[in-house]
Amino acid sequence: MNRTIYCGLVDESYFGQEVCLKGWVQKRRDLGNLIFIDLRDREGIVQLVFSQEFGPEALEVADSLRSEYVIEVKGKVVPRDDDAINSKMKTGKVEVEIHDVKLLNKAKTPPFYIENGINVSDDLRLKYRYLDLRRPEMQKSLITRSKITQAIHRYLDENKFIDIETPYLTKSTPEGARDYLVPSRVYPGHFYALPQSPQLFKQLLMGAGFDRYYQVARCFRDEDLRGDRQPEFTQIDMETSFMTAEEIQDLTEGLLQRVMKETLGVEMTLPLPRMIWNEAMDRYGSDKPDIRFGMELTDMADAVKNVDFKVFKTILEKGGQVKAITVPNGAEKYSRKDIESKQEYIKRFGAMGLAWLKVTENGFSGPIAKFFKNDVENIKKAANASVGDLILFVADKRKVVADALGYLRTSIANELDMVDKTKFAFLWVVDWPLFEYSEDFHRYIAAHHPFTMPNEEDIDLLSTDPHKAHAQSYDIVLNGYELGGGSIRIHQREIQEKMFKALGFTKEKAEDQFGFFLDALDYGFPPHGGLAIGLDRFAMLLSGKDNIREVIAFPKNSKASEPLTDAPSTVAQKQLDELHLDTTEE
RNA sequence: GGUCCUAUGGUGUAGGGGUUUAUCACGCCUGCCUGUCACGCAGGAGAUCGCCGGUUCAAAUCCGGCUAGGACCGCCA
Repeated sequence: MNRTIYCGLVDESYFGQEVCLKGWVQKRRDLGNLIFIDLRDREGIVQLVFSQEFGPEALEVADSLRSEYVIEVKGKVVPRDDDAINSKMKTGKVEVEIHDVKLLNKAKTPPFYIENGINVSDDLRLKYRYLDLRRPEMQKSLITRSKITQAIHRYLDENKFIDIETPYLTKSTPEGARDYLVPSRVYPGHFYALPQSPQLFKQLLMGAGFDRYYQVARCFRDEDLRGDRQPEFTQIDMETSFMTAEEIQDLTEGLLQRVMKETLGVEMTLPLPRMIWNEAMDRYGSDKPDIRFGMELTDMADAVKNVDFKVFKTILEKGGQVKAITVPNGAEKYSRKDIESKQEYIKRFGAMGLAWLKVTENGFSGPIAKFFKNDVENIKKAANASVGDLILFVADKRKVVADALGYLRTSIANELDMVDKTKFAFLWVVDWPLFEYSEDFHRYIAAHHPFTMPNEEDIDLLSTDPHKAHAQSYDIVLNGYELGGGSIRIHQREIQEKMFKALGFTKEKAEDQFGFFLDALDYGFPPHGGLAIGLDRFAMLLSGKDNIREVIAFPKNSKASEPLTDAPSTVAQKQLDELHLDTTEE
């Protein structure tokens, strides 16, 4: 018999009706000659009642049912007595009197409860992922993810975007992240690479005249994992021809607005705020600031430059920064010990120490307060601090100051519950530096990627002072996460060649790696630009999770392995032979 | 590549050299129970304390190594 309806959707409109339900036994409550069973499917849970009067045989079967058994039942939907209504359940006003039950499959006792908020290791959850995914919150997260992609497909289709697939087996490029390599059987010693993103292909599609392209594209990067990073992840990849950066941003805002509306019912006001990269770094110490709370960084150089405190003086003389954040009412909340543990933490960003002052009725307190006796008002004013506040100073190179104070700002805001968790704070960060210096390679590398268009007025800097150049690039930030990013691309060979040169490529190397692309630019390539949104992070944030594993059906663990299938694994010698591969022991 | 943390019945935990026959809760099994929904009641089973080695009269407990997992730095154009 066909299923009449999902368990979670049985309501008053079914009163008196005969229904057939199929699902998993959530819980059996056996009162002897009366048995209640909660039956679960993807839409929720409904209570089944078994007793002699509804079906003696069904009652007998119900006696043998256990958690996670799969059953099919037939019965009548009835209202519950007033005193039996369960207001905690969506289906709490109804129950189904069962006269017929069929056992479809038995189940072992699962290693953890199939319910929300379980407290077990991720390792165990991943090993039994098919059970983990039965849990309502996991179903909800993956359904939210599906709603997001569906809303995106609709919006981009309505806006004349064409969905085009690009290859997964492609050419390795040394720039950027480490590639996942796939050995070629046909060409000994040759390898494909899995794409880090479809970047060049989508640009070529612009060259081909498709004008608006998009793809829900899997990307692969062989780098170490984090809570918001998996070796394979999904991007909403877009590219358009003939549009300015602002036009692309507007179009993207429309997309985000649509997604927020259709998945969470949240209305979003446009346009979104835009902040230049420099300002984000200065005010928040981050290129992806969480603007749901204040506690911004303040420059303390002027206020402390005449103070006889050697640490600050030396740093300022060497051209470094002295900046601070002021923790509202932080003097009481943070003990000396708490602050010392923060100091310990920020050492990993290269900070030498963490100076602090507590603002009291009569000046400052704290180990270094004595140095600032004569500058209390100045410093309070510069830090915008009042009695009861805690001022945290970091003095160092710009990057260290930004990293350390940026971290302190967000960690303290979370500890003091200053973050409005119901908010979705989107923000564009624009005008990024084109290059950054790599300590590893001892040269400049592309901050975004080598195809990013410099600002028009900075093009000449490519040959003279590349590090001063800024880019026509933009990141979309949500609640302190980099949600996506894009740029206007270079569409003229001459500029692209200058770019490669600035990156330290020889002509031969540029030709070898990207010759096919340079050639393409010769054949009437349109101006173009685009953007990619990290779908996993987006789904994570809209599901209120703090790890993208929660919105990926079968993710890798933090060591890049998959406990369920036990990948990666060794392979047969024959396979290696076919691929002309030899392996060495560690 | 580096730093830090964790490992005890199915699950989550207590115990930090000998009062241990290893604590508690949930789960599981058996029986009883017609209005439960954290059902209740009575009883029961279930652990070579991650692995290897060392210290010691004695190690779940202390030390070292290994393995597995987690967080972070580097890395992630």
